[in-house]
Amino acid sequence: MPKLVLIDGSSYLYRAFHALPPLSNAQGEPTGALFGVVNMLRATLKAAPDYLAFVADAPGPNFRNELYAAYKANRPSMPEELRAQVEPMLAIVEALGVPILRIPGVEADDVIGTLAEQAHAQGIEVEISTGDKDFAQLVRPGITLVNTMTNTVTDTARVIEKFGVSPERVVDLLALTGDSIDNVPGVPKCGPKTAAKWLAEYGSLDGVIAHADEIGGKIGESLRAVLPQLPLSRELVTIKTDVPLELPVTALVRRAPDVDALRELYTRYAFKAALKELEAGDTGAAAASAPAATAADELPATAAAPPGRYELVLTWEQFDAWLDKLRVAPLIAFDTETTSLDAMRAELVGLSFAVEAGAACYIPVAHEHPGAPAQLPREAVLAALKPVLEDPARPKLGQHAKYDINVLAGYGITVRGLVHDSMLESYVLDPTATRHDMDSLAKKYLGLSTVKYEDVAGKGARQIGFAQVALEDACRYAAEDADVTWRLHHALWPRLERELGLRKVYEAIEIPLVPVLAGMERRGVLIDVSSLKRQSQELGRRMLELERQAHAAAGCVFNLDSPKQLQAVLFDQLGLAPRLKTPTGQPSTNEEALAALADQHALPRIVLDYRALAKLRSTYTDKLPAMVNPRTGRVHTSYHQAAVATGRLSSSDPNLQNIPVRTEEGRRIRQAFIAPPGWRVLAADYSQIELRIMAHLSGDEGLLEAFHAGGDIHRATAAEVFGVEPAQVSAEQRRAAKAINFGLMYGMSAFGLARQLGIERPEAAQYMARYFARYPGVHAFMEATRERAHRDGYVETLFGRRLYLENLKSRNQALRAGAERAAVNAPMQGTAADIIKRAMIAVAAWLEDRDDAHMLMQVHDELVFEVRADAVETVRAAIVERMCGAAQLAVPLLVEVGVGANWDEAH
DNA sequence: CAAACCGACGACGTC
DNA sequence: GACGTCGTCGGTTTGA
Repeated sequence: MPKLVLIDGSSYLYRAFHALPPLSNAQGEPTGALFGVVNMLRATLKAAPDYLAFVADAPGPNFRNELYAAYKANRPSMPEELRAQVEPMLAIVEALGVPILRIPGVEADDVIGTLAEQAHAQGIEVEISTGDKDFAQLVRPGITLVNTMTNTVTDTARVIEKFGVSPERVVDLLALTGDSIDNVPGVPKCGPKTAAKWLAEYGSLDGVIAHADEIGGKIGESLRAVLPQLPLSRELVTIKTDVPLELPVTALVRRAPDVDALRELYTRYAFKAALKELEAGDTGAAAASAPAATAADELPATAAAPPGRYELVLTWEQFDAWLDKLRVAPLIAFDTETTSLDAMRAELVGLSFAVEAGAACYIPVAHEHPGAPAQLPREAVLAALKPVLEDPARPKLGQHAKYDINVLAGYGITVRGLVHDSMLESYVLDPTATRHDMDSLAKKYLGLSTVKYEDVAGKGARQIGFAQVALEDACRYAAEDADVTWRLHHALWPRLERELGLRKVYEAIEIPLVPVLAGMERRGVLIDVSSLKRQSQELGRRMLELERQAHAAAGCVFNLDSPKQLQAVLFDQLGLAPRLKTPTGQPSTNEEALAALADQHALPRIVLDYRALAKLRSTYTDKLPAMVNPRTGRVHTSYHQAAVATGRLSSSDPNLQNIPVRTEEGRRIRQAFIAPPGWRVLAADYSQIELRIMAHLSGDEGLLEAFHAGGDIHRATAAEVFGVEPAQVSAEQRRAAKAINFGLMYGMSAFGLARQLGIERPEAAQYMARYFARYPGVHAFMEATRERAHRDGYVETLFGRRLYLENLKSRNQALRAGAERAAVNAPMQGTAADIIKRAMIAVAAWLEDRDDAHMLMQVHDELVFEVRADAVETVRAAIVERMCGAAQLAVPLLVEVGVGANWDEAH
């Protein structure tokens, strides 16, 4: 049966653009999308279809825009780097001899739809090469979709599986769900599941419309509200199959390629593999059995390698061969597989290694599913690997290696010589990227789709532990992890290496910090469990009483924990006037809103009191005791090194960085963070570090002088701003000055300041104006930072960490203003983060061979230690010296140290 | 068909 | 401004 392949050009261009790293050629022209499309084409041509066409959108509006003015109005215009690749792409397609179709007035989709219909009618098998799910409506026996990027084929069965409806009903489903990207309106709150359910019940969209009044609930109302526009939505999503075309399908045959033109284009864009193929006389017209090229084919030389020479190591012979490789390898990628995501509770199930792209092994040591073959024993394997893992002269590489280091530490192995971590490479390259996990990075930088944990272990309640995963599956997954880590490093490192500032941040701060954080996590902190349990009971009693009062004040019983019920009681039942709205337009019941209502009714105050206690109990006094590790008797937090865009750490399970401090009840929780008998808690925090950094970065004389003089900085600021002697500053003036200083650090606006101080906005603006008049250097610095951000798209910390800013060019005023505030704030917060990280590294080095003090926690500008009572003075001096010496600024770094029986007392 | 799970939301703790 | 965590709520998925 003859075959027609229809290539959806725009779909591939967009998908390749987003899936591949932003590659460029020697001239700096962007080539990433081009590269993806070329590889796809080469793969397609190798199959030598009888007929084929490359279909792209023609410039100008099409009939859908006439039908509906807002069509695709939400779609961002094509990024410049992508636009620049359109013409070269068409040139290459042309040179390959592939027929190109661009028909004005309709979309590429409609051309494809029409050709598919015509070919199908002539008994030609049709394959639509696309990544766009909307084409599912065309599928039937003889018409299938192929996505060469994910290597998936969609036939009728797959459509039903994926959408829950047959292909003929796909347009009905799309009309119901709508498409926010193309701005096709649908039924609000109606997703694919609901739409499929309705269609199953009423047969079709017309059936659903006819029975709209039978559908209950909120969603029924939504449906009825949009009923009139549903037929239009269906028309918008329906791909046309009757576009007038001049050429018959049978005219769509490939011409002879223009080899000279191809050579020039491939050379210009540095497509080496394609060029090689061309010179070998293989222009893609060869046998259909040739293997398809993958997108990873030609990425940075070292990242490219055929997938999957993964060895499952079950014998000592195999193990010894790998051990020999590890001993001579210039770089070892390693990864561990365990029974738990919590490194402190995890048991080692296997290890994987890679020493070159594509060649990796998995050494299972504790799989125990039925029928699992004998494996090398864990203890013996670890004993053999220990010298390599602990040797600082053997360079190692991981992805989120802190986890693996902690797991191995549980078996008495101290990993040394960690020189690279692909997660941190990604983080330093772009800390604003939301994800730095391996799967995302593999997709982004390698164009690879990795085996997911869920693929081998299942998901949800039926998920099994890794020890129960069959060895072949485990090997596929685990060895790939090491392999991908290796490839990622080789894709990322060249980018990092040439940016000197970033490279220094990475090598001198982030990488050395890994073992320090690992040590703090493993050490954990001692908690007074019985005290917290008593507090829970006490809080519970008081909450019960407040709950009783609240119900009495409301005149009815309701759930105090439910903002929704509270809102109904306050604004519907009691008739109070709502003051603020939540982002979704509901009347807000947040602290500010309730405080404003407190003089009108007793209930708001009671709720506020209740909430303060409920937060403490649910988040802290109940949870912390449950997080004590039974083996160590201590609480082990996790620090996230690649989570915050400014370079700060975050912490979770538990989050130690938001333990209460402001209220008396809150401080009682800090009192439960204790030291063992004979030990003390020592807390050292940087005083006003961000303002000091502002003074340094801006060079503002007034601010520098204030810090050199010492004393109360807020009082000094108030004296300047209000033009009085420091001694004459009123409490109110100091409060205002403090709010301005605070606002400066968090990039607050006049609006935010007014809200903070409870004053009118013009007055707040006036305060800020006076502040800037007194500290002109600060103002100039902020202006200059904003300008740089606009010019470069990023700002930098003192140590060269680069922080990219989204939204700076946004047409949305609020978003843009937010980005500008972030631009000013980021260098301060980021520099502070750099400084404390440097301090941690220095302190940890000093503590390394001591057994009388341990670093336990980091809370942004504070470090917490436990110190043996007899060593307190020595340790205090050493810590202060290293913290103060972590940076040389134009103002001194001041560190305040407290010592006590618990964390609260240490302040 | 109820229980378990999931994601969005509103709220709030810290720096 | 950032972050992580809590409980609720409406929805979907799962499994007895």
